[in-house]
Amino acid sequence: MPGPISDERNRLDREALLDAAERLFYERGVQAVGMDELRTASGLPLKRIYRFFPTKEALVVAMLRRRDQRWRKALADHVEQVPDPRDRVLAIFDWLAAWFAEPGFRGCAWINVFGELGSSSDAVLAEVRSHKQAFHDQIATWVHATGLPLAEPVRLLAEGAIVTAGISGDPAPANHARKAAASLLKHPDHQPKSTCAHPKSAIDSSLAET
Amino acid sequence: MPGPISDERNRLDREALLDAAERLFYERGVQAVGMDELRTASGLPLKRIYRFFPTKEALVVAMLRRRDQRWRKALADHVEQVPDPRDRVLAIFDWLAAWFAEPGFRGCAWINVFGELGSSSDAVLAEVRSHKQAFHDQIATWVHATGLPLAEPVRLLAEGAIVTAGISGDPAPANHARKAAASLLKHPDHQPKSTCAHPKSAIDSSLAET
DNA sequence: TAAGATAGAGAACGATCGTTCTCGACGTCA
DNA sequence: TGACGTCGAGAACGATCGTTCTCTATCTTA
Repeated sequence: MPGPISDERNRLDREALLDAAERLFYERGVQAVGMDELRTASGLPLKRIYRFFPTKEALVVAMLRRRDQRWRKALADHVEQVPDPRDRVLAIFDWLAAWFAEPGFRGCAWINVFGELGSSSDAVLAEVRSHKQAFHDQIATWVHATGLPLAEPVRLLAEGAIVTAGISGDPAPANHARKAAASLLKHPDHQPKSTCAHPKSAIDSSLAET
Repeated sequence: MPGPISDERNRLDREALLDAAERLFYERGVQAVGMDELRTASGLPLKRIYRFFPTKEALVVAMLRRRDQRWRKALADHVEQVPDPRDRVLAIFDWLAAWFAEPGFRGCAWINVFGELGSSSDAVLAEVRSHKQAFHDQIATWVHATGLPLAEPVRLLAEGAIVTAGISGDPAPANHARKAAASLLKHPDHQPKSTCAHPKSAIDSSLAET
């Protein structure tokens, strides 16, 4: 059935290619998966793969960008259905706990690809930084709604939990991070009204960020 | 000057090889550095390299193991000269800040190598897990000296700071993590004697670990 | 001094990589 | 109907990888 390929089929095939790339690259690493294996997994001829993406590097960047959109949307959908601002921040760690427990979980795709290509591909490095910045901004938005200057601690606890769970294969860091975040959110220095007066009851400026 | 090579020279050459491997692998990644480049950098013939280590994988593992010893000793030397238990925990983050500011800093060597080889080399994966476990145990020892159940939060803040500083290239996460750790250590729930009585002044068991 | 062993330098090997090219098959349109 | 264009399948290409082998030169030892 030669002849021009419809836009609709191009769209579907491109998605299927990105699906295969995302799965294989995450499971085994970028450099461990060759273009031939990607051809087999996607069912697309090499010629069409190279029409979609001129190089493997471009395919990696596109895969990361699409995963970023899906990943952060799934996180936001879970977190933003929680009404209370402080519980909303804690919901980040509930979502992480569910992610860590998924079969095949192998840590953060962006951290992993940074280890592989961060020093040899500027385009991949930029995509990793872009994702981490967007993740940070998302967290900062939710944390600022609590009125507490805890965006950086929450971000670092989340990153630490992701990397530790990924390497150890144990989802427990999500709960540890959640409890630490809860403790920070309940810190009396951050409570609007304390049941008794402390010598320094004002907002502790030692936690101010930037 | 053929003839048998002295044990002393074998020792020195082996160290020089590991030096070159550690530097190149950290700078550019394991898979991006070939054995030929290692030969050039170390000045050793390929034959002797393969006498020291039968495969590249064995060389990577040996490099990681030696780096683990050096890295954790440098951390311990800095931290354990601080007498006060709480300040000692905070000194972890001071050491991290100095590390992040070093020229050529590119994140955690073990996290990076996990992204590259974690799914394809069991030996490397075991070495990465061993290092992370040892790092955790070291932190737990120092934190337990404070009497506070904060080993997991401190570990996650440290890991989060390392990975965030590595990707962003900005050493600031060390200070953010330090302030968060200081806040947890000063949490009134953890103070032996408070200046006033809280409804729940007992040690907050919600922070208990494991 | 002659024989044997081991060193170093680098060529060679087989495999695999990302990428491009060949080629027969089948649509579209004058 | 016949020339043209685009398709899929996979061979081919040049580079590079980890690893092994060849060959010569020098040391040690009887």
